[in-house]
Amino acid sequence: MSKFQINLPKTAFSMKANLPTREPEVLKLWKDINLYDELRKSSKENEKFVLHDGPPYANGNIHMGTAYNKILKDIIVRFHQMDGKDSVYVPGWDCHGLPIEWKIEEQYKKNKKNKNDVPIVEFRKECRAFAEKWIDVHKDQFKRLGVVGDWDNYYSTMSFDAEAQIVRELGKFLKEGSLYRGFKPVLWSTVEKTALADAEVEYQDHKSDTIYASFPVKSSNIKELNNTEIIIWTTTPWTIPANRALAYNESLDYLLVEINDNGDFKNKRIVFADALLESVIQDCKIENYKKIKKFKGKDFKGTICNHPFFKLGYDYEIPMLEARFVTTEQGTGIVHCAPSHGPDDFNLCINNGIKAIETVDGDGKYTSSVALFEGVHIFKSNPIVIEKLKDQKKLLSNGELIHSYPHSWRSKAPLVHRATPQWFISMDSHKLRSKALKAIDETTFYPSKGKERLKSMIETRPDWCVSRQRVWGVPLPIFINKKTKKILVDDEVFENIAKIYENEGSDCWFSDNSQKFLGKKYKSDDYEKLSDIVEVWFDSGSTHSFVLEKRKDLKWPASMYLEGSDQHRGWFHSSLLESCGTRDRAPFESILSHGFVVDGKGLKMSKSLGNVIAPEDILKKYGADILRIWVASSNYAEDLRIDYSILDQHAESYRKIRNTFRYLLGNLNDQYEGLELEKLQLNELPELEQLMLHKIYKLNFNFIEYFKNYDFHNLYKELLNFCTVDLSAFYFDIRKDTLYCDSKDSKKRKSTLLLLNIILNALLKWFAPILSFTTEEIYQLVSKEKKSIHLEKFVNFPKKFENKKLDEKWVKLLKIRDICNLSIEEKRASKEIGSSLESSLEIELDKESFNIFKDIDFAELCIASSVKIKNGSENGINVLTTKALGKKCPLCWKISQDGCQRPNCELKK
RNA sequence: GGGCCGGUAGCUCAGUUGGUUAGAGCACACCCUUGAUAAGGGUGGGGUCGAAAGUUCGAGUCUUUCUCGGCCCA
Repeated sequence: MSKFQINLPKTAFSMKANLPTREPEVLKLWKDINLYDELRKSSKENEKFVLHDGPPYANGNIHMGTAYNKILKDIIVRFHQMDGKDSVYVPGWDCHGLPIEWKIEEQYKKNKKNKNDVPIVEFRKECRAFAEKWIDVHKDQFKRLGVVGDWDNYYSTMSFDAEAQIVRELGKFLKEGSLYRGFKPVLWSTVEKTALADAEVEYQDHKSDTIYASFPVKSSNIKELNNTEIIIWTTTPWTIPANRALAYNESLDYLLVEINDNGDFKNKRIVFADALLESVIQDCKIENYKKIKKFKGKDFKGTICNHPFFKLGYDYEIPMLEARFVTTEQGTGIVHCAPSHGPDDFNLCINNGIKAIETVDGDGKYTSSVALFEGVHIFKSNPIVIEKLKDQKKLLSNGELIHSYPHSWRSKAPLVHRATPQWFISMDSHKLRSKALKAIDETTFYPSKGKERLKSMIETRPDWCVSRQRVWGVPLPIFINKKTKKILVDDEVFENIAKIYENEGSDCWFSDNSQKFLGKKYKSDDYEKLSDIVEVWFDSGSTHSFVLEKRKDLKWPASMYLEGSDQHRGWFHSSLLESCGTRDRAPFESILSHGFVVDGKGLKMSKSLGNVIAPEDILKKYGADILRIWVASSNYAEDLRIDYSILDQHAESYRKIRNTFRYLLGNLNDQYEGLELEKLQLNELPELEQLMLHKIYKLNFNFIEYFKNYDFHNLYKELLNFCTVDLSAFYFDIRKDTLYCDSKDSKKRKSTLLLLNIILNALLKWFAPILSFTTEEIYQLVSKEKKSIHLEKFVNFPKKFENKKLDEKWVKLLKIRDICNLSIEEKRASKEIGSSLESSLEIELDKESFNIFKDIDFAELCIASSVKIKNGSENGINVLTTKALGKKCPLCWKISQDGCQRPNCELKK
């Protein structure tokens, strides 16, 4: 028997992806062709899209969250590039700050080196080297994910340019006058005479003196409260001299109690929380008492007390303030507040117009602002306070308590909260808050709920504390006149400092003489040079100024900032404030915030739970494209779940997509032709092809909508469904007959190949931003044009592809096809037939359907050997399947009694 | 503890202004195919829509409470 002309698919595109080994080859290609430079060249004149990179901290290997963030950024950058923009991505790193200082100190500890023996400049050099090392590590890890960007010219907050510009930015706030000096409590060691960061604190048991002290009510809206005393409990009696307020919780119930025991409180009426009655009675050994009245905490509103040392020079008012942090866990349900000695106290007071002052100096001694106690060390003053309280008959009871208390990591000495001079940017003195709120309104948020989140934070936040008593950061460029105590504000000096930093970096602030920075205008002897550094959020909040504004290839404001939702409090927040303070508007046009990566059950990843997955492991097992599918298919508005079963599912989908490409390439024999879509004569194509063009048009329309809304998970889903439903199970399946069995000059076959070309082109471009590696692999196989798929643009599909009428018709047809499939399945289940080609169908249509569909080749549509259409039934559509009779054509496998109808077939009757 | 956000099939997601029997793809099961073959096709089983109460003729959708989870703050 002679060989039939049969056209089986043939392609060099393997079914097995082997991404972990293949992807590095693609990376090499991108490097060899200088993809980033080529992209810039190809879109030089185009409108810019600038996604400004939020700098990750240059410390430690990347985790899933970072990987997710970078891939999402890359997908968006690539989308805009293919959409015809000049989409520039410049990665950056955040380098200053405590965690790196901490790491270097740890190394010192290991090598038995003392930080204090090392000159600051040398220490800072080590910090810099440490950050540099991790930037290199990160760079490789990010590149491996497929992220395209200007890796050779990245930005960092520790570059000399950055440090110089940060000084200029601070200068603007100083000049304006919104940067001021205030006092704020920090954890302080009186032994080392230094502030400590949270990470330097360890908690140990400590024995504290406890007191129940009373504050006489001066005036109140509750008339029974006159001539009564409010009871507080504290474990730090030495803070009583610094008291400025009392705090209560409005949702608690309070009691007015009359004491009948002998002693200082005999016949006095005192107030504390109802829920703590038992413990107060017990602690203070009260035996005879009478409950007078019970009232709600909210009734305290407006109550003013006197200080227990009222007669000893403490003759100021002590307001009672509402605070949520007051609980009934311990004490009396009323908390004494010393704004200089506790963060809660500080915040509550500052929100009520009571500023903290310096009550204790660096050695731990009271300052002159504290009457009676000046010069006394706080750790020696508890007995004195207790004594004085007793004198004033304001001590209900005292005792001792062993509890967990903060200690210095280094000296093991107990720590205190101490108000220290700090530098703040005012939220309101120059309308920063209202400027920022306006800027938020002018920003587009994805998802939209981000707007409210940022807004509510800005509405309520206190002034921005920008100073830190640390060394690894940009020094605050502040000189204070020794005589007048005024801050030196002079643009010439700020610019001089900036110029110096541009040349040699900011290390010299710590080593060189002040005169170098002051220039000739001022004498160094007249000024005190500050040694504080600026907090790192100001660094990263200024990236827009030293990256977006300074680089010619970028633009200000950025098109988009994209980070995890925690950055509403972080980078979004600080960038907004910095920019509104200096430029009256946000440095971004839009903000996209994404959720957090959690495990498959929705729990956060942690070592103790053992549910951590490293990006590296995923790359080794699946490859970056699978990870990129995970990113594209997940909904960033919520938390992002990942585990190996989820990745397995995505790997399955990937195979489906890959095989869709493989079918296309196989039937095209890896020969891709670019087509001028506008010139296509649609009416010369079979209806099925016209329908597919319509589907492509419609999909592309949705694709654009999804992309414009950054709705990638729906976009990906629709692409995947197109591959499985419209192509694999429908068009490809039906057209196998034509592709394999028609002669090469058959018009129908040519039409099909035409469609395959169009589909391949469309799919490659649609998928390119997501499956960056795989689409490149295919592109390299078939393209004769550009160097990379990523230099291509999205396809413009002509409006004439749209054919709604045809679509409606085929929706009905596909319903009939479904009925046919059910009928075939029945016979298959009963083992009468196997393949659908063994079936012969008799389709009974109602009149209306018959008139529309009588010319449709249902045998082709249902992949059956023959179909008879009957007219007339009134009760819907009925299909009868029987086993096809006759011989099986060795070419097209159809069974018939009349022989094969194909001109190229030898099986005749 | 407080603020904000979320919980729809095993998984990733749809679900319009409250309105028939809650959908898709994947996964799974069974069958077919062996000319996309570590592929492909067909059919099917999976959901008390986190829980409870309420509003309503009617609730996945609105209200309240609870619960679980996430982020931020304390």
